[in-house]
Amino acid sequence: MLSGKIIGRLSMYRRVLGNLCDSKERRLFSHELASLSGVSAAQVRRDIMHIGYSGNPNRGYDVEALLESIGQFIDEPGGHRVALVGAGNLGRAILAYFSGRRPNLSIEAAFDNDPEKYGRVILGYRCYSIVDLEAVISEKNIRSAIITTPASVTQSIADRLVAANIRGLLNFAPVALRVPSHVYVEDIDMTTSLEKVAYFASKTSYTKG
Amino acid sequence: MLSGKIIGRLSMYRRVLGNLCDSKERRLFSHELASLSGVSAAQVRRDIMHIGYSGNPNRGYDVEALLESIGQFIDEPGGHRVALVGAGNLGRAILAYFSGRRPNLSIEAAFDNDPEKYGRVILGYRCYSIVDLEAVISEKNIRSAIITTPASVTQSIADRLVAANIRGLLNFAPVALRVPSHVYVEDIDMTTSLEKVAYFASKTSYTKG
DNA sequence: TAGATTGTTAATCGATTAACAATC
DNA sequence: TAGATTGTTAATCGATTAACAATC
Repeated sequence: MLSGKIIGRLSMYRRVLGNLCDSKERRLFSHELASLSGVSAAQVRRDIMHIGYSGNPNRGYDVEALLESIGQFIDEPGGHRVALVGAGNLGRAILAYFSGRRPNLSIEAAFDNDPEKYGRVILGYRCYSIVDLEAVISEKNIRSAIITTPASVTQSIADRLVAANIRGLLNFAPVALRVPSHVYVEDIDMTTSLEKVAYFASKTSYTKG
Repeated sequence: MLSGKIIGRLSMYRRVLGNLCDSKERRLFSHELASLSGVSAAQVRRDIMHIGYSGNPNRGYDVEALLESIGQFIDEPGGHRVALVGAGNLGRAILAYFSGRRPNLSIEAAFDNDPEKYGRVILGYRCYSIVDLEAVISEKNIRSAIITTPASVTQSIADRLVAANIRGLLNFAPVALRVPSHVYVEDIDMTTSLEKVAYFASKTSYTKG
């Protein structure tokens, strides 16, 4: 069974390898990639084995070829088109963040229900009325969506996205979405993450006195 | 051993319970909380048992009392003070996002190295020069930090934060931070999350033809 | 060759699920 | 009581770590 964790690690390896490639590194060992990725060396070797690439004992892995293999394993041929729903503070920060970050992932449209926002171009991305969600997604052949709407409307937005044939959701709203099993949901819950940090930060300071 | 996962689930339960409390619900069953949280009912029961609260067969859990128990388990008495390092697009969105969201977590300072940003009040939060990082953290007794700096400077910022006695980091930069074991790090890697969504979205569409 | 690394299996670990007696 | 739920243990599952033969 294919786990989301390996995709996450491969994504991280690719970023590390991309930096190495830029600085003209040609080869590296599993323990080097492990150290730069915060993963164990054995895990790195297993992951690389998994995508069908082979290294060379005593010479390690070819940076460029490994990068290529990871791309072939992860990337959708022809690129993957994404929509952003909710062009508030967080949504706009995400638009800025993803600008040109992954060539294979392109944000094709933003949506909002605020007339002040739709009908304009925000940070280089066209913003549409939420009314046109289904039409634009279909027309532009968008397959995934980033949701940054208020919690109260998130489930209904997700329902509409699923009906519009979206297959993956990146959900920033603090809501447990109900979607059919063929739709993949990844949650980013910033409040929960910060609460975890605060919890463990206070515990370690307690144990230290 | 205490896992981060249970804290994440407790945080989610608390949010769900808070909404129920607002709408005057007094009691609920494990399977109800489970359904609203996207967790199994047995998991909910185990977690609640873990924090030392007891329900009542056939009457379930008291919403308000459970909320109180979770707070006692998670929250640091006196509140937990947090800094934000990097007041760019993402940092400012986070400031806006956390405004008043968790009463027990307060952002006490923002930092940036851009003279256009520091020395001002941004979205209600005082922004300081990165030069004053150590002094302000010590003075305000800040224990955790949110990092939204560019990847290239993130490790050196983390080193300074650790030296300034920070015990927890919420890291948005795509970098595997090296910190001492007494410092807790939670990573939010939006690029990796979106790549996972895109990967599984394209796979499910493949299997459907 | 000698030595460090890769590919791959076995052992361990932890978390989740399943199950059920105790309870109101 | 009858029936649904809670508290709690046993069984399962999967992921990670440890280990080592094969390899250059």
